[in-house]
Amino acid sequence: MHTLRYYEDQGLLRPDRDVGGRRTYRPDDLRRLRFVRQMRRSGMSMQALRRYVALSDAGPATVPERQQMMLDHAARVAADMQDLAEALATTRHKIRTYDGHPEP
Amino acid sequence: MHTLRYYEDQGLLRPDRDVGGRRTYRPDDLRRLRFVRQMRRSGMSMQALRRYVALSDAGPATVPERQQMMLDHAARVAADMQDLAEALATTRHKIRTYDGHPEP
DNA sequence: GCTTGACCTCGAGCGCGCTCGAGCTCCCAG
DNA sequence: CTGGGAGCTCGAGCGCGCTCGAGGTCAAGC
Repeated sequence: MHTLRYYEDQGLLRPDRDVGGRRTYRPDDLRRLRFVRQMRRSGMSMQALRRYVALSDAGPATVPERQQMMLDHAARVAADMQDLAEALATTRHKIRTYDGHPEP
Repeated sequence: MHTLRYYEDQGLLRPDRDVGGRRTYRPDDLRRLRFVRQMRRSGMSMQALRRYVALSDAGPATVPERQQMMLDHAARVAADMQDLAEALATTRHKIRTYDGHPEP
């Protein structure tokens, strides 16, 4: 709940309000939220996400920049996956060798 | 440099000192450092890393716990890779469709 | 002997992304 | 009509992992 409000503060979401001022998350909001979460999980910064969402809200003229952002992000994610893969190999090596004591 | 000292503070490294009190990183230290960096990059917390290194320094009796830690970490890393893979798919989808404007 | 510059210690500060709590408001069940 | 519980706002606070700077020390080159 607090996080949802925080995201809204940050301009990432803009749920409607009901008569009593309470937020109502429509399917679109939920989709956007899922996207935001996914980008966050994959290491996109709030700053970048704010920019991206702002561009999205600004209309089709911003497509090229958004596309560039996605390209950049894809590259970073791919690199991160590489890192993870290597770490996984190391980790599994340690597991396999029952951890060769002296050095970690 | 500052980070190396920080890691040392945290008990992750213990380089020798020369006569003048300056740190000298031996091959073992460098190997440990590389390991630490790899674990950090793959999302292991400083806390966990401190524990792991302490166990390593405590001798072979701690192998089972270290092994368990590596198993846990491997699982988390695998899950993270899954997340990244999904995010990459989403991202590439956005790139491919030239970003279907309205919703981000 | 003297300068110079790298490295030392220690404590404070920072950027990020939430997370929390106090105090208020509003709807709705009974 | 009333009481209670969920949601609201706003500002402050937190945990993590560094990152920085001031001020001191020491070895090496001139």
